[in-house]
Amino acid sequence: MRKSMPQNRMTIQRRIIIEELKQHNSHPTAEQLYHIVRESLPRISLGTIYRNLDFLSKNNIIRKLDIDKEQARYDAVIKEHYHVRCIRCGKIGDIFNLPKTDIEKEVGKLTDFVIVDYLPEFKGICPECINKTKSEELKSITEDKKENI
Amino acid sequence: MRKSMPQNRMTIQRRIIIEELKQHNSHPTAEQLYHIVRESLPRISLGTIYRNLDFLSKNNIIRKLDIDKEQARYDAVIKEHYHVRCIRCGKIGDIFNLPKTDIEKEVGKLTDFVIVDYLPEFKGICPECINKTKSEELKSITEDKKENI
DNA sequence: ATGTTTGCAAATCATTTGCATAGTT
DNA sequence: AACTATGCAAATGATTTGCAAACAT
Repeated sequence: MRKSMPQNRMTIQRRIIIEELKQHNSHPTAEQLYHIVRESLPRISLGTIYRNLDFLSKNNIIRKLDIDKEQARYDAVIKEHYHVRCIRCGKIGDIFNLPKTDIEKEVGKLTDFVIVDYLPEFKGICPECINKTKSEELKSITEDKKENI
Repeated sequence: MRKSMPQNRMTIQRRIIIEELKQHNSHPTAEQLYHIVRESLPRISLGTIYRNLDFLSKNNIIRKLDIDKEQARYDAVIKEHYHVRCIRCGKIGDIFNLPKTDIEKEVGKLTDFVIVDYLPEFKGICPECINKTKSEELKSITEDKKENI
């Protein structure tokens, strides 16, 4: 059963946070969203941003992304999709429609854990950073990973 | 070309940190390793632990794992493998010999990023926690993920 | 009226860093 | 001797929390 919209209070702060997050598909950090929201609500505090982002992700209204080790990022798109992080500038891109595989079943055979979730993440170079990169350099980057055992 | 053992100094601290990490395949945090190492080197500081773990992972002698959002974990096993994190107790298990796929190529078609790395992580329930769990409950857990759109 | 949420400031917690001293090569 | 690493303590930075006042239902 799907969780329903929570019975909790829709404050102006909460409403604007949701609206701005829907407007900004760039997977902003709490701090970035704080600056965005302050343009309409100059007195909002960072604590309120954090409390609401936490509340909203726990209620499946938004998604919290752990793709960046330093700062959490937030995404208003709930539909299943995955993310690429640019190794140059940190920008996060979306990956929709990843083909289904039986990887969880496969992994279940390789461990004594019961697998309940699969979280693929990708690293890459975004279009803007590709343009700044010399082509030979780019070639060596994509081959780097074969270096490890 | 493989990076060679760095030219830097092999202090007692660094040697013991490597030894203890090899001894403890449990993917310890810096803090846990600090307590372990303190049994042979009571005056070692946490800063030294961090500095060495950082140095060693940058030189490909150990691996730093980002699987736990709160604290980094470290692994002396360099050979390619992946990890499952127990959603109950946090324990981290290893997954060796994951079948190769062309997922990076597939993902490349779904985004305008150039993909350079694929980092699959898994969540699961470890054997000890499975034993503590009623079987109907376990069944519902493995079906939970189908709930989302 | 009642329980939630807010703004603010202080607290927390993992990790990093500055510095003088000690250790390695 | 020359340079790198250590111990210690203080700094950092993201996130969390306590509290009294403001707000939503």
